[in-house]
Amino acid sequence: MKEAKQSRKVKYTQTTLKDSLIELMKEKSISKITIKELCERADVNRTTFYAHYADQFQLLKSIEDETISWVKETIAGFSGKTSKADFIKNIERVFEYIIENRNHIRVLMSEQGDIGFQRDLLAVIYEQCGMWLSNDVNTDPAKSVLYFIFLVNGSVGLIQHWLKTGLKETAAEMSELIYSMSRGSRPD
Amino acid sequence: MKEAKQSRKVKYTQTTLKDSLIELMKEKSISKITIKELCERADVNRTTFYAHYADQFQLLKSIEDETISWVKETIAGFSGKTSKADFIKNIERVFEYIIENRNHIRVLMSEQGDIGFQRDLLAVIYEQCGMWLSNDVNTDPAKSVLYFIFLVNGSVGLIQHWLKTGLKETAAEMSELIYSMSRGSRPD
DNA sequence: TTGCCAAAACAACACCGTGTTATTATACTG
DNA sequence: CAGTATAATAACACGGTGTTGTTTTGGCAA
Repeated sequence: MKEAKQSRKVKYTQTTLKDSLIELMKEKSISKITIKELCERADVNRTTFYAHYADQFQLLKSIEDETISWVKETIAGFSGKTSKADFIKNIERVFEYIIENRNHIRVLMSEQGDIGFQRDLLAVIYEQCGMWLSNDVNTDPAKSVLYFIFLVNGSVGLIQHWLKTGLKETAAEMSELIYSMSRGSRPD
Repeated sequence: MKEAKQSRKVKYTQTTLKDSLIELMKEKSISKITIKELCERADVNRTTFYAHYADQFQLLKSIEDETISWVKETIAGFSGKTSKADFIKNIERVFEYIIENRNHIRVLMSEQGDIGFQRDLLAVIYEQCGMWLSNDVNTDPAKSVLYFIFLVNGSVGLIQHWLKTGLKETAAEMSELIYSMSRGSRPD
């Protein structure tokens, strides 16, 4: 009841700026988006933009942070079991979220998006789903880190390809696919 | 003897611009590099830059193209056998090239680099090394494509991590590592 | 309803990088 | 050494940037 006050105008401004940035990122890379055209698209005064953000990258960062938080909350209730069925089910649910009404995630995960964010997002998901590290205590820990990097980056590439080719596979198929590849590349 | 004439000045200009771009890319992303600072660094007039390239991206593209050609030539004589020993030997040689005096490849493959180029480069290497597609004729071709995407993106991530953490592993270790991960994620 | 006040809009500003043109100077080639 | 291609120089309009001072608007609370 303190920081929430006077929020209607502010919230609308920030939301419309975020929406406009996502729309523009469908057309061009963020570096080529100007503050001027972003504000015209959002019908927000340029001065108002600078009152909230330093540049378009900071605006994107705020969208990314919100998304990470949202995904964390969403999958927090998921089972952490490492059985095949559990893992596939969990990943499938994440993919379903990506498919449906969350329009902006498709942009964030696309090739126009920020690879740093994409890695972080996948890492969060896989950690929660119990993909982190091998179960084999004999495995070299350093090698487990490398395995995880391989898995995360491979997954990002797969998801980008999936989005780019029009979501031809179902969420279940994608989940199964990543499971088989991730199990295959495990060092244990 | 036709297009090579009058080349001394031209070659120097282009080379110094390329070198300067690589240097600047160690400090910031290419989108934030201005033509002005690039030319100041290279001690080349800005007008001269525009006589050769439209923008910094085109200059980078020319470096990337040269690098792809160079790698293709370099690995052309490598064995295309798919035995473990052959594959590891070939990849190891590529990694050795990356390590040694080819300063600019480290930048091109870094997180500052162009992910499109990085994927292309890895794809070229893996195709030449016989990593393309599964040997199992029963494997779904579509799945083989996805496997390849996973492998290429995973490898890019690994190499970036390797470069970022100061090349602690040897070329042989990296080669062995990628081999084990790639075999593991194969769908056959 | 009304008044207050935070936030948005508006206008104006100097600044800087861009891309282009016309001209002059320089260095390579034959 | 002469001719010519290439680089340097200077100047230009243009457009986006980030900031400031002022005015208007919209939402909250008395």
